[in-house]
Amino acid sequence: MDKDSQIIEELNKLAAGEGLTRRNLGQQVTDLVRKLVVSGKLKIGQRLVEQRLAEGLGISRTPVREALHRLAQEELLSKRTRGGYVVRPLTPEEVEDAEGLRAVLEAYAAQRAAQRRDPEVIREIENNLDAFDQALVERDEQKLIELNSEFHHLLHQAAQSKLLSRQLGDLETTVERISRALISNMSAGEWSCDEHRAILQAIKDGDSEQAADIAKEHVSRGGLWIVSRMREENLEL
Amino acid sequence: MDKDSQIIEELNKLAAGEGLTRRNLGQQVTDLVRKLVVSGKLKIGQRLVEQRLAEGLGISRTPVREALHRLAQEELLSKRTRGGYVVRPLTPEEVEDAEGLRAVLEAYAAQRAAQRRDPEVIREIENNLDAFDQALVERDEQKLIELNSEFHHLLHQAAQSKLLSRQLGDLETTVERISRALISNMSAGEWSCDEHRAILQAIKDGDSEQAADIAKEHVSRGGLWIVSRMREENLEL
DNA sequence: TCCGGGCATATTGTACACAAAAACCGAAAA
DNA sequence: TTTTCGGTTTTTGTGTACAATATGCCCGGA
Repeated sequence: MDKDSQIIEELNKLAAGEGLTRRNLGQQVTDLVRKLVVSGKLKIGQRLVEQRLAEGLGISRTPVREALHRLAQEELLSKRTRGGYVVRPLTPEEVEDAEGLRAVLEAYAAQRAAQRRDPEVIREIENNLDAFDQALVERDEQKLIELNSEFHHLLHQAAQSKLLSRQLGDLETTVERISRALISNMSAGEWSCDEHRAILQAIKDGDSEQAADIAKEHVSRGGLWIVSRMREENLEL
Repeated sequence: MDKDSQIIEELNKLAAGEGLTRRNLGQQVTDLVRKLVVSGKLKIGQRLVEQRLAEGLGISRTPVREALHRLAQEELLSKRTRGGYVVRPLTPEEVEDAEGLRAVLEAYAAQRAAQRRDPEVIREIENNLDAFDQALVERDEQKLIELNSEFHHLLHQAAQSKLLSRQLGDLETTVERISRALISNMSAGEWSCDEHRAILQAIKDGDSEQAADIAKEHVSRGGLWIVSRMREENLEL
């Protein structure tokens, strides 16, 4: 198949670039493929077959098999009945589901962060927001995306709950797949860190309820925006 | 080693009992080992080595390897630096963490259930509670445990969120490992389904906030009980 | 022309063998 | 007696071959 060949070429290049070492190949392949899916280089519905990937990467089926299994468990891929895996499509309903749950979890994270009120963390978040303001002035979209992501990561860390971080991380791959595709449509003017600042303020005040409420509202708003965009454009990505 | 031999014997018996079929061995082994860990038949710190398990089950290393990888990802097992896996110990801190998160998620589940107010689901929950009452009269502890678990499952289903069910499921294996060990210490008199009834009532009323509050309180109370018991008994299980 | 059965093929599942890395044990020397 | 070095053993990582299964296609018959 033509399409497959292209993918294999792509993988070959990337494999060379990544410089796979001979240990922990399974993990490396997992990370590589996950990155390709999240970044959109592997498109929805793209078929993945153990043998072909293995050939493309110049390794044997064993580590590839391991990687595909893991990614299927993460629901990034799904098994096709007639062999092979496909990059799993996301419906607006699923994204809505994910964003709803994420709102709850982020609220919990904010609540815990406010209860802890760790000065070190607060300082880091402040730095993040300052950088955000600057990127806003500079209209540096790439940086905005990055800093937005960083803000949420800091919040997760601040909550000091391994399980919470883990579950938010799981949701993140889903959300990121989506937002990568849509967020570039967003005019730079729509960005704002007012809500981020409000969350930080609540954390500083140790007002955990307030922090949770704002965080939940913030994520919900973003989620609604993304879902409505998906529906508008009748998109499955 | 003596201990290992015992385990292998055990596995051999179970394998015979389960009657492993020759397809999907990886999945079957995963489920088998998970069951053994959750039910406590494999004790904390028990070492698991691919080769030995494979021999014990009369299969090759490949499916065993797959299973152990999966279970390690679920954090039921952890890799030892010097080879082999061990059944991961749970500290009171981790259980506290898990229960805190579960409280949040169960609250969200209750909230969504109340928003949906599906009459079919309500009926099923009512049946569950009636059965609970009866088991209470009969002092049937095993049944109480089972029905309690069922109640929560019904609630998860009622929320109609695949992701939520999944994340609650992940937490459940952790929680179940603990509660199995402690819950038998609980005098039958301590059981009650008053809170369950209150949750159901809120769902019937469509009062999602109320449902969430009660559910959260309910789970938190249970979590605190378990954690304090663990600390009292200086237990790692 | 349409339907059914059998064969070819594509793909995963399983077993096994070899290699590499890390830990353990013992011996020898300081 | 202690420490270090080297060999041995244990265990996972990887490659490869074979088996089983499901699917799709082709051919023959109605």
